[in-house]
Amino acid sequence: MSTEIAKTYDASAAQNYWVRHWLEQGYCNAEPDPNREQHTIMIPLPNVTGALHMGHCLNGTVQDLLTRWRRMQGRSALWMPGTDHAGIATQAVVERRMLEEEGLTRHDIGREALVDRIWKWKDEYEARILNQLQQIGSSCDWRRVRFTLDEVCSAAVRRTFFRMFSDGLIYRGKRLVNWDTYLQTAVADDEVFHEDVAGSFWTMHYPVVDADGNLTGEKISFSTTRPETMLGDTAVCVHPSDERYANVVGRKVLIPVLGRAIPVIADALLADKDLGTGAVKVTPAHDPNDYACALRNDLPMINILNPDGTINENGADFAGMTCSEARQAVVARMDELGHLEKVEDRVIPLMHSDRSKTPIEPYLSDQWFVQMDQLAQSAMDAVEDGRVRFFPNRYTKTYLDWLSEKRDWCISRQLWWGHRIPVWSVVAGEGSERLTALQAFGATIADDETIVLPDEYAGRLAARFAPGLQTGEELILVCVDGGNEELEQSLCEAGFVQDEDVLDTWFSSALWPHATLGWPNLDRNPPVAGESSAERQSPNQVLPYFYPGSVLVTSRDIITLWVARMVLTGLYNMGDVPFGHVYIHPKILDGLGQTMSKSRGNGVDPLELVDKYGTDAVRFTIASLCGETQDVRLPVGYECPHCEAVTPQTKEHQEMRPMGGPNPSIRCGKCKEEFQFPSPWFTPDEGAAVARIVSERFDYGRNFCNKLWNACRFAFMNLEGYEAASVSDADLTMEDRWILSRLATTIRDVTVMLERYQFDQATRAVREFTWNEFCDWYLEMLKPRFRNEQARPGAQRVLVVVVDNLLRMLHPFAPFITEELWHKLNEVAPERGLRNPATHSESVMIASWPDPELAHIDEALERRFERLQQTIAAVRNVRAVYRIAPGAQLRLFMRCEPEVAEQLQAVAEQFDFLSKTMLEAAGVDISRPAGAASFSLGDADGYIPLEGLIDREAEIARQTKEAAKLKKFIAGHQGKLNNKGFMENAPERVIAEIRETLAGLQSQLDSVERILEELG
RNA sequence: GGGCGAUUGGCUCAGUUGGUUAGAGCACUACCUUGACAUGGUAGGGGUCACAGGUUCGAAUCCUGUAUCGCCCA
Repeated sequence: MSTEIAKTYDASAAQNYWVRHWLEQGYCNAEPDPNREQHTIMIPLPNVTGALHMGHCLNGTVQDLLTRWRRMQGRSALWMPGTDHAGIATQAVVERRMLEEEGLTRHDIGREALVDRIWKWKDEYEARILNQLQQIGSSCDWRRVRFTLDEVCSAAVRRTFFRMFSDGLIYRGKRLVNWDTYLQTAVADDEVFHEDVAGSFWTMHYPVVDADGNLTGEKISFSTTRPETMLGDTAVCVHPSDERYANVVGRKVLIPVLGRAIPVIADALLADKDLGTGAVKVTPAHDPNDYACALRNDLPMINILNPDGTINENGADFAGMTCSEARQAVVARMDELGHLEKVEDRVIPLMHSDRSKTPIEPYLSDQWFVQMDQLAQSAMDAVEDGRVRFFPNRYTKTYLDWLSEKRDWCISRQLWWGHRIPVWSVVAGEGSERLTALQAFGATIADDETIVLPDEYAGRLAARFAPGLQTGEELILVCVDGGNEELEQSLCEAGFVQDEDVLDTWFSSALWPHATLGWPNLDRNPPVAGESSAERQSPNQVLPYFYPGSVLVTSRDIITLWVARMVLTGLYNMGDVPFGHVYIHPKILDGLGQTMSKSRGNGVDPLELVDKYGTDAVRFTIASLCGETQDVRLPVGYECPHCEAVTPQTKEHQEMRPMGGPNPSIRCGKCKEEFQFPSPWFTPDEGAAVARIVSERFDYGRNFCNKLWNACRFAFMNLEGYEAASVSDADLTMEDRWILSRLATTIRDVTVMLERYQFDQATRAVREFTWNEFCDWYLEMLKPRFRNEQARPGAQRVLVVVVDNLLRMLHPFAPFITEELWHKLNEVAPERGLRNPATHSESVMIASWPDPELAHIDEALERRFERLQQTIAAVRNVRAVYRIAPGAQLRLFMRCEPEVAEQLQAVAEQFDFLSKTMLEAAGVDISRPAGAASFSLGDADGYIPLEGLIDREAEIARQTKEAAKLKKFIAGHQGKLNNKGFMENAPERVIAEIRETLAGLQSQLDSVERILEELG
C-alpha cells in the first residue's frame, strides 16, 4: 500500500466530497439523548433579502467551530439553521425590482400577487443562503431548517400574540411614527438614517388676534425648515421665562393661510430663548418634539398627510399637493399675505428610510404595541443575576441601557409580507347594542368593562373594547389563536374585519429559540425533513432537551433589536432564558474602515474567497480574527483576470457605476489590460474578463493549510511498514517526550480558550504548535530516526499519536482538510495510541476531542529543549553572518558546566542533523580555539572554528555591537535593583526574576568581553 | 449630545490581574530549489506602543485631558 498522498491539497475537491458525505452520514443531526449533555446554538437567522457576505461567514464560522468542538466533546450538539422573512426589507427589494423592471407598484398587482412574488424571491435566496452555509462547512442539522413564516414558526407567533393579547400586554394606540411615503409603511427607528441635504430656513410670523378673532397688530416671528407643516400647527410655543413674549402667552395667533386661530403656549422643554426668535410653531402630528409638547400641554393633533405623502383634507386649499409642492405654495401665500420675513440657505439633517432611501415624514397613526415594562424588567433581571452572560462583558451595558428605557414595542407594520395581525375588529354598538356583534358567541360584559366569553372559547378567543380611529368611537377587538379558522369565519360573518397590518419581523425572530423546537406544540416533536407526521414522536422531547440553548453568537448591532427580545419572549413563553451565553463577535470592515454592506458596494461574497483560498483557509483566518475586539479590517483587492496582479480596492472603485453608459472597468497597473469587477450596481457583461475579489489576509490560513497538508504528507510517507504497538515511557526519546509535553499543554490551553470564546488566541496556539513545534522541530528531528531501521518503529508510533491528536484538535478550525487527512491516517495507521492502540472513528468529525495528557507535561524538559533550540539558532546565525555555505560542516565547542555539557552531549546527534555541526567537545575547560566565531547563551559559550574564514574586524564589530546591547539591558536591570522603592515594593518573585535575568545577561556580557579580548 | 471601542514596525493584528530585552502574519533584505512543504527553509532589518499630563519602585497596560477614526443610542 502506498502511503503517499498528493503533493498539494485540493480544497475544492475535498469540500465537494465531504459536504455530501457528512450529509449522507447524518453526522450533523442532533437528537435528544438523555445520556449525553446537550449543546444548542440557534443561528442568527440571515434574512432572505440577499446572499450572505463576509460578516455572515464570520458568524457561521464561529458557530460551526463551537458546534464541532462540543460535538467532539461528546455532546448532542444542535446547530439550528434557518432564515428570516425580514418583512420590510424583502418586500422593499421585490417592490423596487418590480418597479424598475416592469414599472409596476404593489397596488397595481394586489396583495396576493405581490406576496406570491415575494415567496418566489424567498425560495431563490433561501436556497442560495443555505447553500452558502453548507459550502463553508456548517454542520447544522439541515433536517430542521426553519423559516420565520413557515407553519412551525407561525404557530409560535400566533400563540404568543394571543397570550400577550389575553394578558393585556398588547394594545393599540396612536403613535408618531417614521412614515415611509414611498413604501407607505411605518419604519422602525433603526431603519432610518440621517443625511444632510440642502434646504432653506424661512422666517415668518403669525399675527396675534384677540378673543373675537380680530388682529391686534402684534405678531410672533418664528423660523422653520418645513413651512408646509403650518397646516397642522396647533400652537405657538415660547419659553416661560422669555419676557419678550410674556404678554402674549395664553392669547391666540392666526395661521394666515388657513384662517385658524391657535394658542400661544409656554413650554420650557420645547422652546429655547436663545435660538432664533425664541418662538416655535408646534405641529404635534408631524414632529416628535412637538408631539411630546402636545402631550404635555394637551394640544390637539392634526394630521395633514395622506399615507402617500400628499396633503390631506386638513390642508384646505393645499390638499392633494405633495409636500414639496405644498411647501412652495405655502411660502408663496405667506409672502403674498406679507408674513414672510426672510429666507436663507441651510444644510438640513433629514431622516431617510433605509428601505426606500426616500425622506421620512413623521406621521401620526394607529399602531399595535407590546407593553414593555414587566417584560423588559424580566429580561434585565436575567442578565443582572447572571442567567445570561455576555462575552465580552462590556456589551452587558448596551443591553441593559436599552431595556431600561422600557419603551413600548411598536409591532405593527403596514406591509403585505409577514404575519398578519390575528385581530378582528368591529365598531361596537350603542348602549344596550354594545356587544351585539358578539351575540352569537354569547359574550357578556363584566363589571370592570371587560368582555367575558363562554368557557368553550377559552384559549381560542380573547375580546376587549378599545377606542376607535375616530374620536368617541368604540371598537370590539377579538384575537383568535391559531387553528380556529371556523371561528375566524364566524367573526367575519358577524361583521368583524381582520387587521390589515402585519407584525414586525423581530416579533417572529424573537421567538426563534423556542419556536424552532416546536413550541407551543408540546404533544409532538417538531417536524424534520423527510419524516412523515405519523413518525413524529410524542410528546415533544426536542424542546425540553435543547432548550435553553447554550450560546448565541451574533453581532453587536442587534443586541437590542434581537437578543433582548429573545430573552424576554423566552422568559414569557418558556419561563426560562433562551441561552446562557451571548458571544458578540467582531464586525468586518473594509480596508477603509467602513462597514461592509451591499448598499455601499464593498461587500464580499465568502464563496469568492473560498474559491480562491479554500474554505479551511478562510475559516482558519477568520477564527484568528475573533477575540474581544470590536472591528477587524479586511482590505480587499481585485485580482486581474489577465495577469493575476492585485489592484487594491479604493473608494472610487466602490462607487463606480455605469451611469447610463457601459459598465465601468479597471485598468490593471501591471499588464495594462482592462477588466470588470463584481459590484452591487451592475452585472458584468457577458463574457467579459471579471476580476476576482481577493485579500492577502487569507494567505495566513492558506499557508497554514499547505503546511499542515505537507507535514502529514511527510508523516504518511514515513509510515511505510507501520505496526501498532504500545509504547513504554522508556521507548520515548527526548524529542518524543518534548512534543508530547507541548501537545498536552496546547490541548489544555486551546480547550480553555474555546471555553472563553477566545478564538483568536486558540487559533494562534494551534498554529504555533503545528508549525513552530511539530513541523520545525519534531518532524526535523524524526528524519534521522526514519533512516534508522532500529529507531523507525518507535518514531512512527509516536508520530501517529501526535498526528491523530493534531487532526482532532484542528478539526473545528479546518474541517475539510482534517477530514481528508484523517481518512488517510485511518488507511495508513488504522490502529494507534501510546498505551493500547485501537482503531478510531470513521470520521474525525465524530472523533473525540483530544484529552490533554497532563502527565506528559514536563517543564524541566521543555527548558532543556529550549537550550538546544537556542544553541542551534546561534550556530545558524554564525553560519549566516559569515556566509558559510549551508552544506559546509562546522565544528562546535561548548564551554559550560558539566551538567549542561552532559545534556548537550546527549543531543549531539541533533546538532549534526539540524545545523550540520559536530559537537566536538563540551565542558568547563573549553577555551576559544584560534580563529573561531563565538556566541554566548546564558549558561554556555559556543565556539566555531573558522580558520581562514573569519574576518577579525567583522567579528570584533559584531561582538562589540552585541556587548553594547547587553550593557544597555544590564543597566536597565541594575537600575531596578539599585532602586530602593523597587526593592521595597516589588514582589519577591519579580525581584528574583530580575536577578536571574541580570545574572544571565552579565554572564553573556562576560563571555562577549572575553571573546573580544581573545580577538585582541 | 450620551455610551462603547480603537489608535502598537509599510499593512493587518496579538499583548491575560501594571513586572524579564513589546510579539505574530504579510510585505522587505540576504542566502538556500536540501527527497513534506518556495503556499517553503534559515538568518536578518524595521516600533521613543496617537499626543500631553498624572498615579506608581515600575506604564503599551491604570487615571485625566486632547486629537483622529469607527459603531450604537438620542
